[in-house]
Amino acid sequence: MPELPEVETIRRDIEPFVRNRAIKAVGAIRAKNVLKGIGAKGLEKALKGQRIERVERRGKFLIFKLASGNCLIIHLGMTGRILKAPDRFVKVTFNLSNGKSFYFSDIRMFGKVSFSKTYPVLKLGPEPLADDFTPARFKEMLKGRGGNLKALLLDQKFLAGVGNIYTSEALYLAGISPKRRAGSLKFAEVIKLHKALRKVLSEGIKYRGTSVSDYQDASGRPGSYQHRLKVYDQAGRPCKKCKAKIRRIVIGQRSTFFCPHCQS
DNA sequence: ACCTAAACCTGGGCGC
DNA sequence: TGCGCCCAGGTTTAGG
Repeated sequence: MPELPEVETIRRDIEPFVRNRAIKAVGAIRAKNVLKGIGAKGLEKALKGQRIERVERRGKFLIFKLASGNCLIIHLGMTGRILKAPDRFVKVTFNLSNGKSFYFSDIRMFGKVSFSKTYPVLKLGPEPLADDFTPARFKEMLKGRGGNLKALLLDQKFLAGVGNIYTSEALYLAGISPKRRAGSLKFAEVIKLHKALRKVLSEGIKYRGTSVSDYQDASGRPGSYQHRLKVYDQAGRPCKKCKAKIRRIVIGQRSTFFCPHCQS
């Protein structure tokens, strides 16, 4: 479910709720698949009494930085949520020193909760919205890559945080076919794609994420970017620019949407 | 490097 | 109502 804009929305929601609160207790319900490298008891022991200093995001990861330097790391997988009030899919409960709690909820249990004594070293590509992700750098990254462009954009080691919705949207905005070889882009196309990626991700954040099925913010509310999608989940609908039918194909086992007329 | 398929899971929607 | 199938914002692993 959640890509960079959804995770960032959640980060912004939850940080003021947890900042400078200590974790008083941790509860787990059928959370075995979700707790990575640590049991429920171990997690509670590791976190108990620790004050949350800030919440950061790196790619699709949330990093709860504790005053001790330890970190609570959460990846939301496909259906993970961070909530200020529980729903029926809660897997881990975090009780705070002010009497409030926040919750990790996950229907499909592809999400992961883990603990690290130090700030985690995540094997991720650049942050697409950071200043150091420049068109020149993007060009270098793409150079010599013979594989499929869309599949590469989804590779978190290549670029962090971009997922299946925003990839299709960015390629549409840039007028580039998802079927292209990554290394075949002309510099003008690299610039267009760079700009498009930043635009769709920024707008995704602005509209608080895309809720096509399970995504909710920390208050349990949907985002609104689903109303602004141009191609994702729009198969058969007319292209906004040329009226051609939006097509769905599969690339790397993932649904891919594009306009066969506007994208080449 | 690059590609494919399968696996990890649950739930919702749809056709019959 | 119910069953069976297909689909899903992600990632990893195995094998070619």
